[in-house]
Amino acid sequence: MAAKTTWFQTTAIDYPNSRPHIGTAFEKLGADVQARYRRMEGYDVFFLMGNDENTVKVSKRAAELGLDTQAYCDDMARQFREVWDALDISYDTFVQTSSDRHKQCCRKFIQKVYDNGYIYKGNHEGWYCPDCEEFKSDKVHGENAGNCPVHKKPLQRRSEPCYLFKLSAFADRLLAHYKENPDFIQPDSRRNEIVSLIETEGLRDINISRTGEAWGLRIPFDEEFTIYVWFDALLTYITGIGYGDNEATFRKWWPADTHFIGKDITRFHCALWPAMLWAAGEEAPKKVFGHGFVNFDGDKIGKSRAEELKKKGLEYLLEPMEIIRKFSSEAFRYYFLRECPYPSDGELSPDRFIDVYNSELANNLGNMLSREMNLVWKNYSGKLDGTADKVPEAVVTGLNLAEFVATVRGHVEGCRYNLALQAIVQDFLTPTNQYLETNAPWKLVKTDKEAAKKVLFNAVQSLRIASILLKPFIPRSAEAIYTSFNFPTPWAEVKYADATELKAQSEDLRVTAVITGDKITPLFPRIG
RNA sequence: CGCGGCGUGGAGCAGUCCGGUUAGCUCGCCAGGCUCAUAACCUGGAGGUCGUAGGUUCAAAUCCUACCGCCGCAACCA
Repeated sequence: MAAKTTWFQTTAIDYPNSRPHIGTAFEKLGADVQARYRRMEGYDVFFLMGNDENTVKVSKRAAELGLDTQAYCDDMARQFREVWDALDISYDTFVQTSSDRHKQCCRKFIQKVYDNGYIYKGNHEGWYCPDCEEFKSDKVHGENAGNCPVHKKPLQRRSEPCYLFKLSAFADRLLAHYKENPDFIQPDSRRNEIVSLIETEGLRDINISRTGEAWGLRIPFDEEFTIYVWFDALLTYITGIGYGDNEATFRKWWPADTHFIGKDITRFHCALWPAMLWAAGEEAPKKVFGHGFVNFDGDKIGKSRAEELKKKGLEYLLEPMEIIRKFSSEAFRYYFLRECPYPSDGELSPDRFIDVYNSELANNLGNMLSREMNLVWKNYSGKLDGTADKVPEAVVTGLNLAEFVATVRGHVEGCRYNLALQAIVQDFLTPTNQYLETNAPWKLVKTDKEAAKKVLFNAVQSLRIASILLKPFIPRSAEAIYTSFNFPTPWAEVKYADATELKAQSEDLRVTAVITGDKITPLFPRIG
């Protein structure tokens, strides 16, 4: 048997100086849908996530709390994973950059780049604040009349030895790479941004070392220095699959199929990262996808808005776990995937959240399951005798199932999740409700029980198809729907291809869901 | 002239790349139908000069130009 096609994807790794928020959750969700979809389609998937811990901010935060930095990082990693698990993010590995393994592997990479001649010693000159113990940008210097915005003291011009990475040497190769691989940066708007940035501003060599830090990763050839966080963070993507200590697994997965990242860090992933890899003699990743942000009232949701949200009684919006608890992880997933376009920005609105949930999950999908199951249950004791080996008829007239599935598939692969869900609801579920209305099996059953049975047999297929298509989006609910009937293919094995045609099954169609009492418990109870 | 995005009925969006059916969808509102279902479902209706002004064209929300307004980013904020 031929080896399965591999699919290696990552999300950005997060700073654990505060708990995960809606924005970081949004990123993981979009990546999760892709991972789940690829697994369904038979790919051998490896999904990497992690935390970016080797930064001064993290050690400062730990110090503020009076904690050992490592202990702090480990606890934050636990908290992050708790949220990702609650959201059913199906990652395969979670890298902590403070781990010894990651550091050792990084050092090998850095040494290699150094040996290849792409790292050299120089001087870094800039505006330094002794109290912050860090350099400030020219912009900050200019905007604050030469003072530190935090300490309100004059910034000092300072020059210190440092190591620089020859990023400038890769400008032409990067531009050529973008041109030859139009899909390397997605969506297109992000690519245009990077191309024009490099074409107009060019690339400068960057300082990749820091001095005087106790926390961080030592540069292998000069232990006095620690490495610039980005140079270490990006390496997670390869140390997590064995770079430096497991050549076989590294070769199996690299190059990455997609790095999912926020649009703000596109340049690091599209310019610095490929250059680093090339400098070490490795291939660039196949694709970088810069997703959009989630806003609230037009602005990003951050700590800075905590007070404002608290006044409105909406502080729970800052905490993904609270939203999950208040509603459910499936509702959380559905809202962001349906309402916020992954490639561009979206909006989080509590009212809209309830709106989307009620109209699409409760009233449409959930209610359809209830009514169909109930009709089969009450009128046919849960079993449609004689339907074995019968091919169901199409319910949605004018819809070519194969084309429809191809459309949804295209949206999923292009990360246009909102459009995929829109198509499923509008072009498939709503017409199924119309079909039921037109054929009124609840009325027909009184005059022609066989004809009504046929209508139900056909209509139930819509639940099968919809649940398959929805599997990457709302895995738990989709499974609940699918396993409510005795559809032949085991849930774990269904593929999008199974949704492309109406086929006969060897057994009579019957309800397999456990029904207690005489009322079916709603899958998505209305909220609000 | 730093880069980029947005402006479509009360609200939120799709459509714009590759101009062309009565400008589509969700919510809300009004009227009706149905009653199997989660007060759900279905049908119909009111409501839009598609930011403004020009231009190209037989035809423009869609292409071109200018302008107005809003918003992000600018090298450790997803």
